[in-house]
Amino acid sequence: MQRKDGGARLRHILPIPSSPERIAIVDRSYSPTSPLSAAPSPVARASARAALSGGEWQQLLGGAPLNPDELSALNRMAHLLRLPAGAPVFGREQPALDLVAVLKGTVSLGQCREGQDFDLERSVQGPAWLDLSSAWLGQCHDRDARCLSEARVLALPLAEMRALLARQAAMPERLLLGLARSVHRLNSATHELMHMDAEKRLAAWLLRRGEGGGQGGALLQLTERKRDIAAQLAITPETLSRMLRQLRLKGLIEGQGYALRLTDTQALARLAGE
Amino acid sequence: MQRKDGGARLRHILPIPSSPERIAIVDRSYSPTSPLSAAPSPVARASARAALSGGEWQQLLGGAPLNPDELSALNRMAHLLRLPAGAPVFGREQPALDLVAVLKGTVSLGQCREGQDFDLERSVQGPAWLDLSSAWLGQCHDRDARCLSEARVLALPLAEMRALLARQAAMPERLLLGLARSVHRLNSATHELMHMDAEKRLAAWLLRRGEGGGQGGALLQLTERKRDIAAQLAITPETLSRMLRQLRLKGLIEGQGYALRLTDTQALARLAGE
DNA sequence: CGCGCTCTTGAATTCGATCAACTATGGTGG
DNA sequence: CCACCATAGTTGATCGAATTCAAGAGCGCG
Repeated sequence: MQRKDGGARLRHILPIPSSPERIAIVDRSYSPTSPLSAAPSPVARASARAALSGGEWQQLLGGAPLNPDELSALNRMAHLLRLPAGAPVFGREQPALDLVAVLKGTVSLGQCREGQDFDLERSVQGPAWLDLSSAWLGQCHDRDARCLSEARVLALPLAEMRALLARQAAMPERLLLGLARSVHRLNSATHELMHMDAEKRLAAWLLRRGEGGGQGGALLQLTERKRDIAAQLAITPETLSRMLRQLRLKGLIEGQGYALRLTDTQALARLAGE
Repeated sequence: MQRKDGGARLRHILPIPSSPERIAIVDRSYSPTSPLSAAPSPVARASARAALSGGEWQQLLGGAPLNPDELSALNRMAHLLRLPAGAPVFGREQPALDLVAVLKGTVSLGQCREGQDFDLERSVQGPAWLDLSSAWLGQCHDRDARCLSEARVLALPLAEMRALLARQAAMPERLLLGLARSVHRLNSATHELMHMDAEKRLAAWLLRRGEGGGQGGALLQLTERKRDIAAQLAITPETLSRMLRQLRLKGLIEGQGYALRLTDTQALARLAGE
């Protein structure tokens, strides 16, 4: 069958994370010698206090332009971390003392199951907040987080953030906005899981991913393993494979392996259900 | 079969919302003469400015005790609404100008599907925030909201809330806390939908609901229709019925109809998966 | 009384998971 | 260089969970 090998053959041509990094994800899991997993608050401990550019802060915090005092205070409190692919960021048994964000790269949230793979639930692509909520509740992070790719991760100690919050009038709203966005995203996620079948969810996912594409049909480079995509869609890799084949047969998408084109975005949107 | 009628016979004995209210939910849906559905921002418009007690505000906002200035400002801006069962609170096409909370009663979030029932997604029992996130994003409410029971609903105009937020140092954290709790709840919801089957979700739901119960086995009065419970669990009423029978046969629960007892909460917890 | 509603039960069906091949690729070590 | 192995992905066969469809019972109401 000629389709069978097409996907895999294209694989190593694409500018996606090469295999060594991926293998590292497995190799480093639950490794007792991992430099971060032993520390009580790894993010804050092993970090360097490198300054961020104003633009990076603005991307993350949004709202009104940041003033010099805010910038210097943020840079003073920030703990910046450069992590290799597969490195743990925080664990779900760990008290959340920081607001955590991803600046660059992709970090996945899920659970480490004993003996098995990492059980991915959703993934966050920088720049974006990774866990803005747990710290306020004085709880533990509710998920394990680990890098899917090399990543720059940022931690803001809650105590110091509180001080800045009181001093700078514009800061509260920036954080409220970030949390509101999280709520919005999670709302759509639960909605999709409750009311849409696997095919609809995949169609919606493809449309979200392919947004940058031109009019002739959005190009779409998959940057993660298909099994990770499947995990986010709450389906098995086998089902994802079959669904993609179905969509290909129906003429809604083209391409093989990790390079796709959405040839009929309107039909996809219709399939996803308005 | 002797089990068949047991549930329904007990029905009218229980102190649950009587049928007229329930029928009202259906009767009033999409009624063009409903007093609220026509107004552009119904919550804010048809409301009375009755003052709330300090305790009620505290329950909702949490955090440090509210000072007199905060209380008076809140009471000044608050729009209070007393709604009958079945009344719409807001629609998902409606710009969100207020932070909305339920003080008393139960309000459901979901979607009105044309011609059919209200498609319930989750329900909020007062006192709790109903939609604390949409207004910050300048978007529409992402769901339709309508009263499941008679309810007291509260709307705080965002513009005025912003002013209070700037003036009172403790207010930002109260709202951040509320949003963080929403994120937490939604996180568990997606987790359950992704990883737990119907039986597990039901067991978890029963345990959450039965918490008040004594040691001999938590008593549990269902206050909503079973089809609404099923909707929240993302299963069909038929499946819920079968699951309850299964649990009864396994000896994990007792009782029929709307009055249940969790006879083996430990086994339920085990079934729900640690 | 019939009508409309809710809940329950059974049978048939469907969607997606599981299990088991098989292919392709890359890395390792002889 | 090649054999060997691990991993990712695809495909097919089968199984199972939950939906859908259909029917019936109990209850309240006009």
